[in-house]
Amino acid sequence: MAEKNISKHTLQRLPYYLHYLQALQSENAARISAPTMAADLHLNEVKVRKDLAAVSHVAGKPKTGFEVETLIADIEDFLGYNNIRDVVLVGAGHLGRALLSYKGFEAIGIRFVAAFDNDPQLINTEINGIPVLSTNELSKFCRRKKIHLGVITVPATGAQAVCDRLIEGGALAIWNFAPIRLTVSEDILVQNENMASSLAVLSEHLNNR
Amino acid sequence: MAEKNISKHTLQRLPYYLHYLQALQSENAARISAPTMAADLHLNEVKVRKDLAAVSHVAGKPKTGFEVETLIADIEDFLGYNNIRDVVLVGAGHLGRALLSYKGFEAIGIRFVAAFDNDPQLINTEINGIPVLSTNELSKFCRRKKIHLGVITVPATGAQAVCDRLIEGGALAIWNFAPIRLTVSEDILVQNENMASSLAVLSEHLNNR
DNA sequence: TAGATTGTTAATCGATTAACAATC
DNA sequence: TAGATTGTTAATCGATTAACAATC
Repeated sequence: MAEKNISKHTLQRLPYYLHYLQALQSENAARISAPTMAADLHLNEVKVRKDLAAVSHVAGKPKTGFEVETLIADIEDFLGYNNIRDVVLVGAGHLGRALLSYKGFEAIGIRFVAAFDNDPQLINTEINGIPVLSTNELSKFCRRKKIHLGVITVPATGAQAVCDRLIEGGALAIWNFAPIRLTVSEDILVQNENMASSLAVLSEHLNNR
Repeated sequence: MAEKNISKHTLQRLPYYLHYLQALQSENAARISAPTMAADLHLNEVKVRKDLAAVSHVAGKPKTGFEVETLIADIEDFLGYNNIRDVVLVGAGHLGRALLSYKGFEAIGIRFVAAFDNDPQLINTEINGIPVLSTNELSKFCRRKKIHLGVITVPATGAQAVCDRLIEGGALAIWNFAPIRLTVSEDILVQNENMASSLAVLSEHLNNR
């Protein structure tokens, strides 16, 4: 449990390892070596070994590598896929609704327990079985339900206010889809998800061809 | 035009700068200095200066900084927001439909000209005015319309096949929302967008509190 | 035993940040 | 002129990759 510090990059690779291992398992492979995994995923072999060492509670065996099943269990445990976390989403627009409707979140350990919006037309409706409440109730709701993670899918102009209310309600981490950098205190983690940022990398590549 | 190599991190920050500058402009600010910008965006001041130097075609003036309007124009130019790029999307599920319905893409220089899916129920319908075609026609369509960027929103199992068809059709860059690492040749850029990866960073933070 | 694979220490690489002279 | 800000060179930091002894 008391793992050492794990780099952000390693964390982001873990879901790809997991997916790969699950595919292996469905083909009934029992063991896997880091070099094979590295080749299949187009990653450096030492990188894979270090990543695995960081999350695996058993050492690999020279010559044969790691047990697939154990590795899967360790990664899922590490990522918290086994104890579902309750989260709220603020902003029931196109993107917000898409996230609420996405079936894959339970598999990665999160469940939306409520959505929040300002639009009176939406308040007290449901999206995919999830109740939409007034943003006025956001802090209170989070505090009462002990919500620690909030997803922000409102336009940029409203994002900071929403963020402040989430934190006021006890949130410790924010998943921010608004194209703006939020101001938060040291101990709060903001993970930004910005379409324009990703696209920037793609566009530059295309412009250089 | 023949800019020097720009780091991926710099590229990803550019949209945040742009958004910030546009907000400034709407408040009628004429000039801005790197230190002020850095403070407002919670970034290191040298980082901001280097980023601006990389995209600005005019040097900043000591004491007064940069002209807001010029900076906006330079960043928009650099990111290609002024000449719209035609793209296709494959996989008209929840996420795919959300992206097709999102109004903000034209502002960041891309336009969906067609979506592709295997579901006969969807083929030949429209989503937000965008025609949905059969995946069988993907390569042909891309080649005919000279599409260089494809967005993949199909499940993991189908993603590699879709990727291959896009490249066969002439795509040079792939925006991949499937939770799998795609195999492509050296000259193709894949930008991965993986919910589980982002969430991993958030979960680990929450587990350590 | 021989050899593939492990875990770890050392070298490299790229990005960030600190230090500082040049300039308006 | 004095001082804020610029652009750039050097130092630091963290992540990646190379090298290698240990092990089954």
